[in-house]
Amino acid sequence: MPQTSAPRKTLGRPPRISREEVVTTARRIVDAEGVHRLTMRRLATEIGSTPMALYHHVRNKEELLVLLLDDYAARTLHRPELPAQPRERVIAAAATIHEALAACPWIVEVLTADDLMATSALWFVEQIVDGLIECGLPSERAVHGYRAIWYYTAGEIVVRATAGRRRTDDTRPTYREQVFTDLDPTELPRLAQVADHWSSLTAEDTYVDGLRALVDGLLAPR
Amino acid sequence: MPQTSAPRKTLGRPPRISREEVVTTARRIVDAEGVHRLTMRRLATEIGSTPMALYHHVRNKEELLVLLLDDYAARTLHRPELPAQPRERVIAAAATIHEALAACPWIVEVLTADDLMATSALWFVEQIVDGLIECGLPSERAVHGYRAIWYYTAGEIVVRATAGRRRTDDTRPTYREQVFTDLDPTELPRLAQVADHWSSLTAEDTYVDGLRALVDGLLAPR
DNA sequence: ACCTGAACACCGTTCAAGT
DNA sequence: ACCTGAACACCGTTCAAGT
Repeated sequence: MPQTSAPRKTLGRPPRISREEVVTTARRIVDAEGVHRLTMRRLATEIGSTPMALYHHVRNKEELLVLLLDDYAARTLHRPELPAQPRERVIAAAATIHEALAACPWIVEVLTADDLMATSALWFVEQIVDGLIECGLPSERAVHGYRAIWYYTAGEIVVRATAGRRRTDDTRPTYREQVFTDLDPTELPRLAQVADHWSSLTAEDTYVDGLRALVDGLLAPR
Repeated sequence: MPQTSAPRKTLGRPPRISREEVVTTARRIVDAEGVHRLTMRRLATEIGSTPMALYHHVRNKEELLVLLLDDYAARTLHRPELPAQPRERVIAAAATIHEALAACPWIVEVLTADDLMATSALWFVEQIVDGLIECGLPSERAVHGYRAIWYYTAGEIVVRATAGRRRTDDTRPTYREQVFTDLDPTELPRLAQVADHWSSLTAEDTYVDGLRALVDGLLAPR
């Protein structure tokens, strides 16, 4: 009988850096200076190695970003007590995902670089689909409903992150502000009417209100 | 009396390229090869000039992208006949914007690089806000309603564009496919139940269905 | 006023070689 | 097996000078 469970004989030189170290260091850079400062070269220097060493631990930069998202979700997306009432469970599950994403502005780059399907987020997807089914939707409509909720949520994150990015580095009026001051009230009367309040209205966080409306609409008969 | 409307004496050498030519050439590159192939250097070569000449006509690359979006909206976003019934007008206006964006996959880069407020899109915003007000919403809630619709629409575009980008260059299973085959049916029963249909369900275009649900929910009493 | 050339300070990734 | 050095083929933008 050949010897079993012998430690696999590892040929060649032993690893000096690990995939985990790569991801952890990448996270530190992103948290401290933003995702745009994460480059393979910078990461290599930070880790005390060369750019090419990284490619033995991650396939390329895109994979690194996905790993980063997974890592972030696993650390911060904890399962809360959800309401028993199914409609409220849908709301709460979506709001929890939304909250985690909103606290993580660099996520937008990854959202648009891969579909968001971190393993740790699946439980929330389950809760949403299940809640919609319990409310009486057939399973296909529940999946479509989940998609609509995801579109709404991802859109809110992307639009807000973008608006936030603009504000920091520039004092001149944004394109939108310019557009609103140049508004022709005979052609666009409603917009002219609300122009003064537009900025403060859009600054309000109405994510959950919109979410409730969407879920109500999804669950309404017909 | 000093002479009026004399052509302003233009000192220095006459321009050889115009802002319009810059934008038009940029559009040609983007349409033909995608937004990731649009670089200042490439654009300069295409236009028969040097990178730095461009900076006399656009402030920087980001401004160029915004100009490109404006140009696209002005050319393709024509005002359709909208239904008289206000709720249907809201739906139709949002669906028209959505259609224009969906036909233009490079838009995602710009969506996440600046807020979308092309002048030619304002008329649609007006229609949506006005429709919601006519349906009985106070103007603040109408603005919030428009925001929710915009989140949903932008999210749909971003998520779909991303999913589409994945498929072209790679034959190995996506991360999502992997996740769904590895699903534990005791932990995530609903997802396991729909796992086989997930891909085809998400491939369906349910934008308008979700939009109707959202608008219904926004207009429902309470 | 407009355009050019050279330079600055970077990128992600491949390839061939070293240990 | 893992890591290194050098190179490839690029970026956006600034600066100083030319016409």
